[in-house]
Amino acid sequence: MGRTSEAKDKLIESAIDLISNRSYSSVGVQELCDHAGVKKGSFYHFFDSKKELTIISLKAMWDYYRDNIITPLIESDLSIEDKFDSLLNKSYEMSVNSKECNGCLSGCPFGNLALELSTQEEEIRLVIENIFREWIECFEKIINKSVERGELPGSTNSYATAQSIIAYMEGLALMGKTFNDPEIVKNLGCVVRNLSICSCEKN
Amino acid sequence: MGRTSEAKDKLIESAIDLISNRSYSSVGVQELCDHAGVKKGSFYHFFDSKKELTIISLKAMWDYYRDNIITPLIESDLSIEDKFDSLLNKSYEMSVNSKECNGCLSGCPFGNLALELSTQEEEIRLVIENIFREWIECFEKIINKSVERGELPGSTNSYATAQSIIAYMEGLALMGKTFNDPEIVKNLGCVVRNLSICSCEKN
DNA sequence: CTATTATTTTACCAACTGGTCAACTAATAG
DNA sequence: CTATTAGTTGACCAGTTGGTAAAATAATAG
Repeated sequence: MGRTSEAKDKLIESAIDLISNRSYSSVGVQELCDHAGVKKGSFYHFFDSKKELTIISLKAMWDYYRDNIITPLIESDLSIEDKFDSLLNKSYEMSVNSKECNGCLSGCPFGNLALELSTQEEEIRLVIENIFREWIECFEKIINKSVERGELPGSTNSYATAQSIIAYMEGLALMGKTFNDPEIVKNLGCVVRNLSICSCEKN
Repeated sequence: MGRTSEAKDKLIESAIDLISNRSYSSVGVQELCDHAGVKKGSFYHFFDSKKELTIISLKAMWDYYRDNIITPLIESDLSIEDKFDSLLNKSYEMSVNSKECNGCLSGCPFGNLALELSTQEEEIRLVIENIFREWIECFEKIINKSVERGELPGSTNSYATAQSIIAYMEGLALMGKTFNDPEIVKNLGCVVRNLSICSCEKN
């Protein structure tokens, strides 16, 4: 049934590479194609639009992050502090790496596109909203497990706490990127402990 | 000495209006001019580039926010909780207003541009970095005052605490914008109290 | 009333934007 | 060997981008 191709995957990889490190509107279809070694006609053979490729890339990034970073942590037996420490440390490592490779912190690809496009591209906003929802649910599981274990009080509002922690992590990524300094991610990370320990109670 | 003009101020206002609610790259020089009722030639008579206008607009926004929202609070006699509550409430009100007027939350203009441009426009990144620095210093003053009053322990690391609170506020703005829901800003705001109470100690 | 200075206007530019299309080529199924 | 299907190619499009340059027009200082 016709010939096969790697163009689609290469374009997704290129989108992840380029858009994560810059922005949606600064990366053109042409550059995406050049980076992937593909002609523009092929681009539009596989994707309806730049927006569609971006949405597919966002989902691919989230799937990777969830399956390789978050899920293993949920299933581990670490204390809740150690779990979030591990997550924060991953953020720090990625910041250091980003600075080494590109000279600057690229930050969180979901947060980046959320702020760039939420007021203009409703479809993309919705995709990111759903990613954040799933992310919150993952953290909720971690927190609930911790409540069951007696590490956190039964009065803990696990959804709000999860949401707060993600908000704070996004804030950290933003500050790190703005100051172009991975150490901010590290130094301010310790505060997450307070968020999970004394944060939101049910009402 | 030649004639006078309102074009410059109108362009700055337009930039604040349009770029805050959308993004840097989605607002063109032409649209800026149309919105201000000014011809493109006039734009380049007053500004070297779109980037320069953006930087001037960012500084104007910060000056306004500092002088009208933050400074009065520093000088007030409210408790530290009430001060940050007041600030968070302002964020909430602005979110509600933004949603009513534009159908969506525009978020924090500094955070928005920081994430959109930090990896590409070093000059703009630096301007925003400096705004955040000043912002942190303002919060530091609030926290120091609170330490002097005995509300917070002497071991409080006021710089790191200030930085954490701003990071969290930026995270809130990001989540609110992504979910397009002002209530997130309200509901998650209470957590700031924990950041200022039990957060970073000196080391 | 004139010279000077500040502002406005118009027409223009090359480069680039996302996207289209029809012809072409390669692989596979029958 | 042929038909069919899948993927590739390059030329093309209208609209827009940030930015330029020179002529025209006000306003004011002397």
